[in-house]
Amino acid sequence: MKKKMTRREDYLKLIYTLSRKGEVHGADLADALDVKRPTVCVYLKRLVDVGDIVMDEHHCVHLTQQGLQIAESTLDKHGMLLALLLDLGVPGEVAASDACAIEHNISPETCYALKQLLNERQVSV
Amino acid sequence: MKKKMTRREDYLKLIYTLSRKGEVHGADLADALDVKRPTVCVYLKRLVDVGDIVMDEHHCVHLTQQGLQIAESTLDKHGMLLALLLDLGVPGEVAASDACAIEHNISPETCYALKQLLNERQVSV
DNA sequence: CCGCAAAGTTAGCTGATGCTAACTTTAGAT
DNA sequence: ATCTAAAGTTAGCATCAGCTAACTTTGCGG
Repeated sequence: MKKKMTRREDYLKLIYTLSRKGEVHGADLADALDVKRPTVCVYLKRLVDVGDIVMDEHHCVHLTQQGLQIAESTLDKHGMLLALLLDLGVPGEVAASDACAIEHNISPETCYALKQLLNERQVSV
Repeated sequence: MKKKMTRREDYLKLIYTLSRKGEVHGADLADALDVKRPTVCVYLKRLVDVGDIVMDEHHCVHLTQQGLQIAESTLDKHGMLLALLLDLGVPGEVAASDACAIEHNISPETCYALKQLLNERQVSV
């Protein structure tokens, strides 16, 4: 009966990215994810509960080791998919959105196979 | 404010497939989708509402033109993805489940690009 | 014809993710 | 130091897709 948390990777990926540019607040996440502040607020509590993030005394969001690991692996998949789709000629905007849609649902096997493919194409082209 | 209906393509695809083998009843769908009969019953009503299916006097499910079109295009995407993943060396079970997960979320552009890729590989290998 | 099992349905619940309205808290400008 | 606007939070609601329990309907064997 584990919970779904389908947006988990989206939040963590975004927190990771925004962290590189400065402090991360709920309002930033709401903007970027195109949801309202209360939605973010509630979701962040769940991320704290599952141990993906911690909130500091100024309400800034920080990834834990666990959250960081998930964020990096998601970004890794995303980058691979994006590169592959772009290489196949899919337009940038569409490729980015498709990469996002696909990245949460692929098995390690498929991920590996696609990486192999990308490598082949990058040397061969 | 359009509704999500995230399982729509799954139902239609399955109804299409089962139709080739005989009459399609709710209980068959429940078995195949691994959900309970009440879940199917409620969902079928929505599919009737949106015009994807009709129910005959014996509770048999039939695709409308619209439902048929969606089912065929989903199966088409599924077949393409499955063939590609298998060709890339992803094990059968995993490839099938990944194809299912991906097929609902890819743009026509990506779909086209992947078809091209599959064609290339099928002649080249 | 009748009864019973299988199938269909209804009601009412859960959990995930979203919303708005209406707070409280915080931090920056004056 | 204060006041105000932005940010955070809480409460209450909606929708989707699932569940169980408890019906009703159906259709088939005898």
